[in-house]
Amino acid sequence: MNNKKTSKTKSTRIQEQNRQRILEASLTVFSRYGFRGTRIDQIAEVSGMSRSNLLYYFKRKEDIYRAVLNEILAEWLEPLRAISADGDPRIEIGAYIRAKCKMASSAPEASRLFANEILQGAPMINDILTGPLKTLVDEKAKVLQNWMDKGQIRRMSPHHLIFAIWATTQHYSDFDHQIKAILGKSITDKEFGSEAAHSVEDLLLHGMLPRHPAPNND
Amino acid sequence: MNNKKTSKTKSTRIQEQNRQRILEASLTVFSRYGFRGTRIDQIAEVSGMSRSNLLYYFKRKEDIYRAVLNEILAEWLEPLRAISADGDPRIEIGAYIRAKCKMASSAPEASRLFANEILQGAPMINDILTGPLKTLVDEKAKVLQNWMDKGQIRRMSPHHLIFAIWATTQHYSDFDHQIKAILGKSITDKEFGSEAAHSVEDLLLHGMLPRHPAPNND
DNA sequence: GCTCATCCTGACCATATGGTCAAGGAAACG
DNA sequence: CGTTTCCTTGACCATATGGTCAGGATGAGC
Repeated sequence: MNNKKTSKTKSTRIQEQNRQRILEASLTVFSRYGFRGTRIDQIAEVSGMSRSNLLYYFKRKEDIYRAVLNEILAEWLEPLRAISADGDPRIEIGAYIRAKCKMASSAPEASRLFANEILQGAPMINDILTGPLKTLVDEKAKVLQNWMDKGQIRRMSPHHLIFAIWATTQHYSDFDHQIKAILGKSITDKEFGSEAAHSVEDLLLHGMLPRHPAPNND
Repeated sequence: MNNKKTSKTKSTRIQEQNRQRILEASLTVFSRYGFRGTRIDQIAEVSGMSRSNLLYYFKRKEDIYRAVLNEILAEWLEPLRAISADGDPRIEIGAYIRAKCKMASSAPEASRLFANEILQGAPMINDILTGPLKTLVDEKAKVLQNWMDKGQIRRMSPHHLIFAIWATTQHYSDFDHQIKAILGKSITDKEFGSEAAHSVEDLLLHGMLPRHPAPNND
């Protein structure tokens, strides 16, 4: 009675496992073809599951899409959130860049899914972009601004600086195919991953640090 | 008899005009939803043309896609091609960045179409990526390398430098929607366009120029 | 081994979608 | 005006696709 469907607390092992399998397959397919370009059959095939069974776990294609999107959104923003106003900008921003590069390397599909969603006009997550994301970005922009005011990093538009970091790091996952065509190396390749990370960090940090070392101690 | 269909030399005004109308509409739709996510009906609607008529001009969806893709590819690479080994790196690279920003601002859909194609694994243009594009990029990488050897710009991976330029500039068109959500401004907005261009150029040039002005004359 | 809830399947359906075709209309051209 | 070519359309078709459903299989608790 009371355990009929009070809530989804009782998830069978099978349920847990199959949902996960579906979400993983979905990430692969959605990240490549976007929401509209993805066919349920593909997800079923990749997840090694009959389509009927897949639809037993997620009633609608959109449900799968939202589930996988939500799953990655939180962790996607975590590194930015971690930037501390009290830290040294070199350290903080360096760590942020490295974290983003690592994500691009270890979870390129998540990045691509996000890119696809934005390209399509962010129909599912527009409220998140204009809400929590904007809030977070504005907040961190203030942190950057503060560092600029103190002369610790060069004066520039903090928002554009954040965009530049996003752009350069995510480029390696989103355009992995292009880079593979040109260099024959993929961001998922461990060595190339750290090479890219180093390169991006070097270029951006050098670009944002003052020519004359910041007039503070350290 | 002999003019039956010797070649497509004789394109009627109507033909010319309608093909153009279709290509424009296609760019809009394909850039948003990618090849698979795009429905012919959408293109027909956007181009204000019946679907049957549209299919009179392009027999297959893929034909439209390839046509519009080819149309943008050449001009997309032109700015990179224009980088001259004989020029001053500051001038050359600065001009390149500005050109890319201008394209992001004036033709964001082209950029997004390209992004979509890459995301989907570049099924239609892989040969171009591994062929002409790779050749061009490698060539320009050598130019950059040369500037580095002469101490005119900092020593770093030339390929990664090119990627960084691509990433930062195209980010404004590809992620226009996200930026709009955060800043309320679009790259298509004239003022914001030049603001972004200035910001990118400043950050990247500063990042790649040596701290101590190049030890050459000029 | 029995029972019940969960899990899985194949058949089925409505609609969407890419694409064809024959025939009516509009231009071009004499 | 007549005719020939080009342009446009709506009807039509095969298949793809998202989604439903009843019933069988399987596993968990007894």
